[in-house]
Amino acid sequence: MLVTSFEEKLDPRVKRTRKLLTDAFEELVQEKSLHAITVQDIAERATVNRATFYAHFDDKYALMDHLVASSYRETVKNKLADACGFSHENLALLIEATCEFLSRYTSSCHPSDEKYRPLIETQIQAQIKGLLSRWLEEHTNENGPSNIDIEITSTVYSWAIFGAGMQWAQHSNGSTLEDYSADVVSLILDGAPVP
Amino acid sequence: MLVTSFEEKLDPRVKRTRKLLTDAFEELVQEKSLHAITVQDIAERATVNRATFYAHFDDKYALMDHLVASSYRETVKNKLADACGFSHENLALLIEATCEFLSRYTSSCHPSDEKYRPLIETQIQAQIKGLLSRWLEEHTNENGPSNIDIEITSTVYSWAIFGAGMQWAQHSNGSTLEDYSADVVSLILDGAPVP
DNA sequence: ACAGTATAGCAACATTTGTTGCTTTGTCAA
DNA sequence: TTGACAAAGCAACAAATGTTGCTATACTGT
Repeated sequence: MLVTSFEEKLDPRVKRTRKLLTDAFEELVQEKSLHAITVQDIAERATVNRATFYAHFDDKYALMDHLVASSYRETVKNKLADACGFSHENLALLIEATCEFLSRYTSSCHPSDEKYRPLIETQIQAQIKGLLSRWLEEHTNENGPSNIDIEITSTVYSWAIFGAGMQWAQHSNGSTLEDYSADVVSLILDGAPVP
Repeated sequence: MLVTSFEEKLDPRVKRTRKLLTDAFEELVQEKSLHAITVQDIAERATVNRATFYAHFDDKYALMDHLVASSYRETVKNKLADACGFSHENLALLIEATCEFLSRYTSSCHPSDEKYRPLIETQIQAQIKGLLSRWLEEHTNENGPSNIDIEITSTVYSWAIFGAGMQWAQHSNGSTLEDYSADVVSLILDGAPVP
C-alpha cells in the first residue's frame, strides 16, 4: 500500500510488479484521461492480476501520486543540485523548478481530470515544505533561532511557492519565468508591495 | 451538475431535491466517514432516485465540496462582516476565520478521509483569492497601481493563508489563535524573518 | 386553465470496484 | 539444496457506479 520511497532492497518480484504497473500506467496516461483509465485497464496492460494492483496501490490516484511525487523530486534534485540554504537565489531556483514542473504536468493533463488534480498535486507542497524546513534549520544553526517558528515559516512559504507554481502553470503571463520567480521571491521575502 | 451559487429563482422541484440530498448527506457525514458513504446511501436516505443524484452532482465529493464551500463563505461573511480592504487587521481576521473553519472541518473529519481532503479543501483557496483580489483592486484604486501584479499577489497570499489555516488545523501549537494569525500576517506582509 | 417544458421516478444495463480464500510460484537464507 | 515464507495468480463475490430510455408528475407562462 505504502510504496517505500527509498529504494530499499526489495523483493525482485515486487520490483518487477511495480515496474510493470507504472510502465503500463504511463502508457495509458498518454492515451487517455486519468478519469477514463480504470484499474482494470492498468492491470490488463501490465499483465498483472487486478488483485495484485490493490496490494500495491489504493487506487489509480495513489499510483499517479507516486509517479508525480518522484518526478517532482527528480526535477528539484536536478535544478537545485547541491543547493542548500535559505537564500534569494535558492528560493528563485525552487520556484522556477516548481513552475516548470507544474506547467509540464498541467499541459499533459486532460481537461476532464481538472477535478482530481488537487489529489495529486498537494503532496508537492509537502515536498517543498520539507526542503524549506531543512534550509531553515541550517540557517538557524548559523544565526541563532529566528523569532518566528520554522514550522510556520516553512508551511506558509511552501504553500505560497506551490500556489505561485499553480498560477504560472495555469495562466503563464507574458513575462519570463525568471522575472516571475523574482517577483514571487520578493513578494515572499520582502513582504507586501503595499503594506 | 454545476450547482448555481447564487440563489436564483430555481424550479421548486430542484430546490426540494437538493435540500433532500444535502440534508441526507449531512446526516450521513455525522454517522460515518465520507469514504464509507456511497451515492446509494445518500439517495436512499434522501428518498431521491439515485439517477436524480447524478443529475445534480458528479459524485459525493462534489456534494461535499458544495457544502464546504457555502459553509466557508458563511463563516467568512460572519467574521468579516463589512470588512473590506487590504489591511493588517482584515488579513488577521481572514486568517482567523480560515483557521477556525479548517480546524472545525478537520476535527469533524474521519481519519480515513485524509486522502481525499485536498479535493474538498482547495476551493477554499479560490475563495480567499477572490476576496484578496477585491481588496487589492480597491486598494489600488486609492493608491495607484502597485508594482507587482494583483493577480500574483492575491494568488500567492491566498495560498499562504490557506496553508496557514491547514497548519493550524492540523497542529495547533500552544499559542492562541490571535498570536498565530499575527505571526502569519507579519510573515506575509513584513517578509522573511531572516532575509 | 391549459399546453409545453423541465424534472423526478423507475428499471435495467454493462462495468468497475474492492475483497476473499485458495493455489502456485519465486526468493532467500540456513 | 531445500524448506519456510512472501508475493502473484486465479476465480468468484456482493456491491457500487454511471448511464439510458421511458413514464409520470410538477411547474411556468400565456
